[in-house]
Amino acid sequence: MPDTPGVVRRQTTDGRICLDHDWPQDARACRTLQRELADRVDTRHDTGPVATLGGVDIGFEDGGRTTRAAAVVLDATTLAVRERRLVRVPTRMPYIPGLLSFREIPGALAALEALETPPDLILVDGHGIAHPRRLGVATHLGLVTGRPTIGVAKKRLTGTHGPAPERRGAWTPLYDGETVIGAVLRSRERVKPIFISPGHRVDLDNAIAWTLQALTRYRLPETTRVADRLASGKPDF
DNA sequence: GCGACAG
DNA sequence: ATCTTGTCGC
Repeated sequence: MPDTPGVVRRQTTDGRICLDHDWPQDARACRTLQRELADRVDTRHDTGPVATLGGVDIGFEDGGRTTRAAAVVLDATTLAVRERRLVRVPTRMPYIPGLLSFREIPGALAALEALETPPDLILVDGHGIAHPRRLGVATHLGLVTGRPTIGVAKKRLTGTHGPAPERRGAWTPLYDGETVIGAVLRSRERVKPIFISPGHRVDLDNAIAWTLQALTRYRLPETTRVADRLASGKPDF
């Protein structure tokens, strides 16, 4: 959304206009901006028809100076890969716990815009609202693009929870006090659970449902697995 | 002051 | 995230 704080329009060499960012460089200001943005998060479930699922993941090279961003599109029903895109942009921010989105969104935005067709729902590598200020990278990216997003993280950032169920597909709530901010999901038996949380325009139940839909025999959903291999430059196709 | 801390 | 050897198991 062009009117979201921190988001600005940029013109490419061929005259096209696309979204760019202009975040504060100071951590203090970034946290203030996060609290501001958190009020704009759409907590309702408002995805349109979902025919395609997107995956976004970021990797680094040159000791972190260059950011590699991958965006992929899979068929929501068959999980067949429809499109894959990889872009490189200079890294502008270091990793600071709680401020991950400011480091990764620039690349994610560039990769998404390189796609021919934007996905209907995006699964992001990282948390959604399961964040100290409710603004994880998935939520932030959803706000910036205006698209529905889900956070799929491999580790907990904040919140408390009971023991994760053993059964595949079962989950236990992730709490911030009395509020449920996500789910600790057993995506595969005998393997560490993953953390699912609403990003933007998706509620927790649907976030879990779509994650399960994108899950096969592995710990992580296919969307993030495909994006992962692309971003980390592994042997793929 | 002491731990915790997505990717 | 990245670096980085061997090892356990299907």
